[in-house]
Amino acid sequence: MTIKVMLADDQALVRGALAALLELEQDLTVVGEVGDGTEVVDAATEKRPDVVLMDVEMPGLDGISATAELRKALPDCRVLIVTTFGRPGYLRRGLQAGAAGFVVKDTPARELADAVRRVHQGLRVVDPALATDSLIAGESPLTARETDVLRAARGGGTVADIARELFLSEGTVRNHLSAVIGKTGARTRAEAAQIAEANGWL
Amino acid sequence: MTIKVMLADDQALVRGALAALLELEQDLTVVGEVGDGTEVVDAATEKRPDVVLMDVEMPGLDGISATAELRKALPDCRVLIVTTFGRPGYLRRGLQAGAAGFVVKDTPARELADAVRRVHQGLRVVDPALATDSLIAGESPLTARETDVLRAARGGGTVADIARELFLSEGTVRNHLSAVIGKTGARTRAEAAQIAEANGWL
DNA sequence: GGCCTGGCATGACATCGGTCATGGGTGTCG
DNA sequence: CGACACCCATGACCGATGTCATGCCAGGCC
Repeated sequence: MTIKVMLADDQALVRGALAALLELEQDLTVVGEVGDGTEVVDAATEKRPDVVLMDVEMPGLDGISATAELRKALPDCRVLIVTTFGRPGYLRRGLQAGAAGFVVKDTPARELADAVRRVHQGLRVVDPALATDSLIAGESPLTARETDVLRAARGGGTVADIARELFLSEGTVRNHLSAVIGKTGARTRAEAAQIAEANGWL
Repeated sequence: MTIKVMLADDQALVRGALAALLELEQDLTVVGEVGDGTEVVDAATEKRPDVVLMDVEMPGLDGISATAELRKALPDCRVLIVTTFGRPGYLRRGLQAGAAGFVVKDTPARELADAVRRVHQGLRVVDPALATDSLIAGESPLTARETDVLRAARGGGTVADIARELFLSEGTVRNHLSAVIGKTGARTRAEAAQIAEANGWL
């Protein structure tokens, strides 16, 4: 009984390469590929994969939101998140969204097929080093609004730009940014944005 | 006559997957893999590949510098740069460093083997869309020192931090940043850093 | 109902940041 | 040599930014 796998990754070359890698295993077969988060649910509904390999960084819908959507539409379809960045927040949010496993792209290639099999069996697969990081880093200390403001601040615009973008007063934006800087332990908004990004809080 | 290929990419999973993809072709064989730019020359000297697939973003030595080193040590060994980001500056600097081809990771997987073959035949392989971008963007307008300062500014530190890091006076740092902001058409240093990064000037 | 948290706002203050003028030192090129 | 480009620095100006105090309102919780 072969396991049907679908790939969701925005880089076509990586997608094709992963397909080649998995097709080497007799018990695995790749039944579909998508390069956009919005296409995941449709393609999975049509192709009926047992496991979806999901990248986090994707155009359209990000992999975590796509995971949540997919779990709602097809609860029997398991998700293994395979991503470039081992951000603690990604792991946490991914699992909360219903992912069964979480693997970073610098794990050895030979372990991927095993991870797919484990996930298919209903087991959880999580990089141990990342799991401890996630425990240490904890959840995001930022409120929803603070996250919005910081996300908007990433672009490098001025306070006025951010205020216009979010329909807030400049003073409010400054207050939120001040709170964010305090919570992250940073000394400028840019530093705060970097810290938050490294932790997967954005 | 099979073409011997070596892979240089920091993500083990991608490396393994690309290997699987290329091994599907009868005329290609993967003779080595490295995950660090500093290992490229040593590994190539030992394995004698015909073509090296080189990622730009790597720990140790970046792919462009590694390309230059490799061309110096083994002039017969051709380099095909395969990277995530199609930054115009990467293309330009890669070709100047002696790369024979430049492919981004969202090109279709089936085209990779052909690109390797072309490069092996001594032809140049360049993504056409990227080539025009590179022409439009032109070379980096930043002086060496301005580039240093902007690179240091990326971290989000204050002017004082940057000045300390580069052993400059604060006023000088501000002047350089002001020049950078002017040249990039940005309105803050953060914006300037983003623009420069998107163009591969850092 | 009280109590707390979070979003939003205002105003005031000190500091930081970006701009400009100016000058001295280097090296290169015609 | 003179012209030019780049690096480094100083000082002054003003707008932007980060901090703080204070207030109002909505929603959740005991």
